[in-house]
Amino acid sequence: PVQGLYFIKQGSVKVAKTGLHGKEQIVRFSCKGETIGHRGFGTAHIYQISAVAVQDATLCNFSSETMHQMFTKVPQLTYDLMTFYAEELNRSETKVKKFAQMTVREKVIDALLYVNRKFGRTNDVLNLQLSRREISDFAGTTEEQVIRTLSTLKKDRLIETIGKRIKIKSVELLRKEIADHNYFIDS
Amino acid sequence: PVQGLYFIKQGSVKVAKTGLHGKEQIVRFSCKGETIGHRGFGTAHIYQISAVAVQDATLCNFSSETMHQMFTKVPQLTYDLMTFYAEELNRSETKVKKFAQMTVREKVIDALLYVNRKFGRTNDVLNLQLSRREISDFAGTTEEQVIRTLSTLKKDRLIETIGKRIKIKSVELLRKEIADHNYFIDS
DNA sequence: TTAAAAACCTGCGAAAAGTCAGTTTTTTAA
DNA sequence: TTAAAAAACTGACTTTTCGCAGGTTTTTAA
Repeated sequence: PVQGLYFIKQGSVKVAKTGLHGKEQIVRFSCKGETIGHRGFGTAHIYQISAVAVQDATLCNFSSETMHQMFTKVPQLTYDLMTFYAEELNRSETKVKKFAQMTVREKVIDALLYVNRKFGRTNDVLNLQLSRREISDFAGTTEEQVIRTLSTLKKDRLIETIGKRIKIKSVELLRKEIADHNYFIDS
Repeated sequence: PVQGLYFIKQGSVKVAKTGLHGKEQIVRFSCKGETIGHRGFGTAHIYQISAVAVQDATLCNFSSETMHQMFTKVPQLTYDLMTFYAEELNRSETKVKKFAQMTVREKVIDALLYVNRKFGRTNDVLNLQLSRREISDFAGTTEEQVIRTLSTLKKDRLIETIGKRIKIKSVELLRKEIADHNYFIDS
């Protein structure tokens, strides 16, 4: 059930919908300064989603009551949250299109670029280390496919892997492969 | 570019993201009483989406300026729109999960049930007639697969087709096939 | 009414993605 | 330090989905 809103003070989490056979779909990652647990505002119903830290995290909880008080006192907050949802919605609908039309390779590349945008990298190594399983849960494919795709991306000299760490050799070349899918950048 | 908000006074439209090779992804259908064209509120940027009537429609346009005036005068409007987006977002993220995990058959069934929920049926015939192509654009597959799936659904005595019209013989049996995917109903 | 266009359907082969079983490597914790 | 567990990897095989080519039916508009 909706338990108000969580503000991420420190760290980051993966937000996922649990599906069939324990297979989960990661719908996004949320970082420091962002909020989670707010999808069901206004409607008191239960909804199916979970969040797990991927980097040690500290969160602040605001109950639904507190939020409602703040909405009446600070109208700007309501507006900002509205625009935030509108943008998230656009992003999510873009993802629906991608899942329907992209190949596994494209989806994995898209996932890597997402992590790069969201978490950045140091010395070209992605700052967030995900397991192959987590990448597959996010990209919408299987663990084995992710492993194979990363392997061919290595052969194509687009990335390098040092254990779990992924080094991106050329963001531009990766982007080029999926260019048609977000000509208008709203991913 | 964002052109304010459109209110659907009469009729209904399909909202789609155009992708590669002219292949479009229908992200939802909007009916009388609902709004479209509002995904990019607050951010002035261009975004990629289009809407086409599927039933003769009349729309009212409210410019961004008008909307902003209304937001300050009627705070409740902002709140209602916020909750609307939050729910749409939940729906969209559920759809992402479905696209990642469902088979073609399940996706087609899910599409039929969506149309049933949204447009209803008379004498068990769906009130909205879509082309096979449109069903595929919504379900996230190809026209041929939709045709084949409808054909097997006919054999399984779950539906009947009279030309373009689709008659659903048992909503319950169809629901049962995709039950695991929305045990918590948020589709 | 009728020709043209659009939509619908079918079979077949190809490609992509997924599954399974087993091995190797890395990480974890006693 | 080292045994156990987890994660990463690989190859062979199966299944699903796709795409093409060609046909039929239905719809549209002159």
